[in-house]
Amino acid sequence: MTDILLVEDSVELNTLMCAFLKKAGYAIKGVHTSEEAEGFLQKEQIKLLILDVMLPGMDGFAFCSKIRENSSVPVLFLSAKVDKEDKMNGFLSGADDYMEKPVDMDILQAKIAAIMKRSYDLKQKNTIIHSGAISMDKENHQVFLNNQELSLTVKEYELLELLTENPGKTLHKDFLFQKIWGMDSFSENQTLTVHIKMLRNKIEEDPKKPKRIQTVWGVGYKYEEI
Amino acid sequence: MTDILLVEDSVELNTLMCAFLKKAGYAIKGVHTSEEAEGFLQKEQIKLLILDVMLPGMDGFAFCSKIRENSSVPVLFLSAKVDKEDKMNGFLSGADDYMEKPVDMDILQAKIAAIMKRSYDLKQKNTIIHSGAISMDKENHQVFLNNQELSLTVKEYELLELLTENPGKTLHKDFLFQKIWGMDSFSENQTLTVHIKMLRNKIEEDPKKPKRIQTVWGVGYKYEEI
DNA sequence: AGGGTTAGTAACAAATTAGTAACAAAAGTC
DNA sequence: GACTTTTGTTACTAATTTGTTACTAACCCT
Repeated sequence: MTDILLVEDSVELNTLMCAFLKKAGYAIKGVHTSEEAEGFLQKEQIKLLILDVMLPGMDGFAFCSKIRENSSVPVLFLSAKVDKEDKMNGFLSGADDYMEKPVDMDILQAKIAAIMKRSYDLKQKNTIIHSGAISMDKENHQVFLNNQELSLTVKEYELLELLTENPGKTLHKDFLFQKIWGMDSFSENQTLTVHIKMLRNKIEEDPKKPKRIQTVWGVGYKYEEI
Repeated sequence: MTDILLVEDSVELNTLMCAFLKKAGYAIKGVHTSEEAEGFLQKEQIKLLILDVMLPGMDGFAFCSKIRENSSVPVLFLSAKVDKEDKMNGFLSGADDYMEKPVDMDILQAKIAAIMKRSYDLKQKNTIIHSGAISMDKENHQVFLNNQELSLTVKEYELLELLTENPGKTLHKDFLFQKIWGMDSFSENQTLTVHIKMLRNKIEEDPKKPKRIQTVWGVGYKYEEI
């Protein structure tokens, strides 16, 4: 499940933009050529394509035109060239928006949000969590492990939600218990453990040696993005 | 029938743009203030609003925000100011795109075409839904299963419509209930279940083992395209 | 290494939630 | 207004989840 595919040949800029947009909550994949992008698109669906105009090999315009033959995915162009011909080319080859370099990250984020909004209508920003091989779509109450949907019970879902929202953080047993069951409840002790076990059975490759949900002795549990 | 409403206080520019866009085939109305525009919108529907940022009286941002309270009409901003703050304001008040002055008419036309395309082109298809073996023709209120017409009651139809419009998504019982019956209604509890059962009897090969309408325990139902 | 503590496991019981069928009420039709 | 169809209600049954327990395994410290 990938939201955005970025095609930008400058390694530095590519890394930078990926990092920024990942922080903004998007699942983003960065590649350096049109050819790479093409390969990726054959395997995975995306929601937005960000395309540099000047690329080695097939340039952005040509690639966009090609894409448009059998896809209506939104495209946002990036270009250092500012003359009018360029802008026209962008729109004519099927773009949805256009941005001049140097890229201002805040404006980029606003543009992405605008495109996502009008293309998909949903405000999917914080309703989808991507954490390693696991994705959670809160709006639709779906969970994916390696793009395969999982069926979780409500308690398992709540537990996983708390864990994936805080990857790498150790969450105290008391904290988890209080969040899911409420502060009362005498029993607590074992019931959390039991639910952790059931969750592990569903999301761990080898439930005997849990990698994603790790136990922190005497404290609680920690989720690792794998 | 008006396609575009242009709000621009400069009389010269207003006249010029209207002339150009009229020639390009759009039915356009030019006004000079937000107040005038507001009056116009109460009488007529439009497809696109082009809004100058700097206007006497209510400025473009404020007007756009106001419009957004009860309309989702696409908005394209024009502004002489080019600083970042301005751009952000435009997007945040609900804009669909943004152009800097001086306006290049060719680019403007391309942008308008792009907005029109993504705002209207796609949505018109939605009167017919194809989802797996089921097709729904909303216009004629017909439902087909494997090209064979089904006869559904109103409630069954509404239920199926919500489900097929969101294939793969889990829809909460509360959501379904609220959409079909309205938020009041005390009873709710079982009546949705009962209607689901009746729908299943009509669209499932084996109603005992539903494939299309799957129940998501503790949450609601999900439609799978089969 | 061994005692004490904490976590994991499996089997079971209880609670919750969904499905069913039969019937009553309401709405639509002639 | 009587008949038919749809819709809502209820009591009951079935299925699934959740909580509890007793037991085992792993860990930590001296």
